[in-house]
Amino acid sequence: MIRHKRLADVARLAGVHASTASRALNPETRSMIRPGVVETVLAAAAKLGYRPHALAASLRTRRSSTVGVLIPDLTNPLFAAIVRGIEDALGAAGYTAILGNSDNEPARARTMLQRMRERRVDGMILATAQREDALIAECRADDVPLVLVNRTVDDHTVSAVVVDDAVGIALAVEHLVGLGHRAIAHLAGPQDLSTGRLRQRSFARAMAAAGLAVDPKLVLVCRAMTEEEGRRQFGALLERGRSATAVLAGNDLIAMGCYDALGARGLSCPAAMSIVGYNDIRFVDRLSPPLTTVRIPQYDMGAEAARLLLARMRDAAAPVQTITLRPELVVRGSTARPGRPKPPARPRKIPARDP
Amino acid sequence: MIRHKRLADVARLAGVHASTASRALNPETRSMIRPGVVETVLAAAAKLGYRPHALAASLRTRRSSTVGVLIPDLTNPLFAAIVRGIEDALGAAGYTAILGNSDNEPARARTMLQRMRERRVDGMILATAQREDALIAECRADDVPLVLVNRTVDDHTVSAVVVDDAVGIALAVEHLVGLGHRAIAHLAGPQDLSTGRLRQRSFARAMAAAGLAVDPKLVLVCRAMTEEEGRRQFGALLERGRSATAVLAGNDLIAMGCYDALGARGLSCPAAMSIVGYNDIRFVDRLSPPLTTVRIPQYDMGAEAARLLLARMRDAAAPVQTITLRPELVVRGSTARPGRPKPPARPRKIPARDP
DNA sequence: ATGAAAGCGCTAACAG
DNA sequence: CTGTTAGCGCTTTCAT
Repeated sequence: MIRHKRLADVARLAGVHASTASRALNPETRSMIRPGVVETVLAAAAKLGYRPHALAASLRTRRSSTVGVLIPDLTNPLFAAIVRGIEDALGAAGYTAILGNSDNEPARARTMLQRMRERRVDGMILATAQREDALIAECRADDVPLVLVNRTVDDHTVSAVVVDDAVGIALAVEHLVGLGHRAIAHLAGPQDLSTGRLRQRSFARAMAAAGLAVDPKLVLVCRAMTEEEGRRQFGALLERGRSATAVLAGNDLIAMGCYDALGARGLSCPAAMSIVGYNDIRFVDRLSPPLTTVRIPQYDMGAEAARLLLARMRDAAAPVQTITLRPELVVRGSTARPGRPKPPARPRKIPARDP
Repeated sequence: MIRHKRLADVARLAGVHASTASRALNPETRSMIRPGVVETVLAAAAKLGYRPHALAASLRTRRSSTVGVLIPDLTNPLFAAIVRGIEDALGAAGYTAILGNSDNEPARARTMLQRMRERRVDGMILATAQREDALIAECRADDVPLVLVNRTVDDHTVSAVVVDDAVGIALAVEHLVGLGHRAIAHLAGPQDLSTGRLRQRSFARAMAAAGLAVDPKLVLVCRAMTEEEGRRQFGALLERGRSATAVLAGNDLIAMGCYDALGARGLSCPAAMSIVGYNDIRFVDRLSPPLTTVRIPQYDMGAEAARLLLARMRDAAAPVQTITLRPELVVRGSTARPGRPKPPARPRKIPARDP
């Protein structure tokens, strides 16, 4: 590794003291240096290709311009999109993200948080929140600037960017009811996650609002938001005798599992069963049939979370704030009237993901 | 943010000097401290919840235990998978990754590299390599430990982990030829990328090996490895009159664009046209029809790249090395005999992605 | 407006 | 084996 230039090198070339060079280089303090000297220093820095040593600066200023981002799994397109939003917004403000995949294992999450704190991150963004989360409690106790994204905690004591799942689920249920469905199943996500829980409660409310009874046998709780769990639970439901005509899945991956369970039994969607997902992750518009789902602003959620954190890091007194973004329903081919399936017109326009 | 404990605090509590505490805490130097003292120090550290200040340590040791990772775009499942491989392997060795999305813009890539170097990354992993890459030339000149992944450079002067595209493309062509295709189109990726270029050349070779002529009109070069470009180019090819019975796409996203172009013209795959992709990114097994594609070990490529870099960072004299991983063909529903389409059996097992 | 000097928290060279 | 000392490269008082 090549020998890096130091501030002292720039100062020497410019014929000034290191502290003067420092002030000239830093836009915040530049005003206290005579314009001519600033020019000289800038020229010297440019000539030497000087790059400040961020670690040394951080040690001195006690600010690393770095934030830790904890997510369950980067290969889940939902989190990939959220992370891009975070990184873009953070990057625009001169901050750098350090990523960690928890794989939904609290122990892993704790290890990664530990490591991030050793790197002295200025704040944290967590997409891993459980409704009651020991790790988050610790962060709060330690006064780490913190923002949650997508999922939140029960006691709303920490800033978060979430989606209005009550609205999202209501849109989905109304759509199904509008098509004529009355026996609607729900494959809920884990109940220790705010999303899993809130979507399930919203499902119950939306059904009630439509004047429909929720058959408890038609509400199954998945142990994870995965295709595998969707396949397993929906398979079990189908084995018990098909009494629903539609299913609202806790998220898109669970919905894909429903596709599988249906296919494995020679049933087809939407003829035998309508399926609605949640999130509108990339590529679900290309499933067979294209998935009707609730679209959430994934990238924007990440970007908003970053902005919220930036505000909090600048001002330690910034208030706790929950930003709730609106979802929208995207109707595609996986939903149809019950019993009387509409045959999919073959050469048909695939609805675009982005309008 | 809570006041962090320093090494001096631990030392005081343990009744030793800070440097002794340092040595006791560091496994590398622990042997030079009397076992009893080590115990005392460890206990003191545990009691105080001491966490070392990684930045201060880095400043002193001139090693940040951090590596920069530059990719085109995290929301492309190929790179998400590669990054997970990188982060897992790096994390296991106590290293942390700093991520940057270039969006295929050299200027952005340069900015992010700059920022990473200011953070004094110990090395870089690039998934953004162009065949001739100014940024990489700079890194080499500055002696930054460097490993490329997926794509490589023309002059093989830098370590890389890639896939044997000659084999991958040959498998794909042989598969199509075996089905009876003779007029095979190729939607090549950008020719300034090693993957785009090598796959195109391998296509020509494989066709020749099969005794088939490549019709130059059936080879189109996409300006990017995207659905949009695939749609555009394949659309143009179809407009010119359909003379091919199969198309080999430069990657899976381009293949998806082919699906779109076909669908928009009321044609269906594989009846009207067989399509083969490349990479086997997540979810292509769920397309309609499921995509026949060349599977590459995405996660492992990332992990291998990380290991290569770790070796190089430990030993500056480690040799330049190219690791070439073997791809395999995954036959699904998007390929069939030409002219005589096999009707897809409806309730059929969807081939799993992971065997 | 600029220079001198101190120090962020740690580790490594040098003593003893 | 352990303590002393110095210094990584920067920013920020404090002087002038």
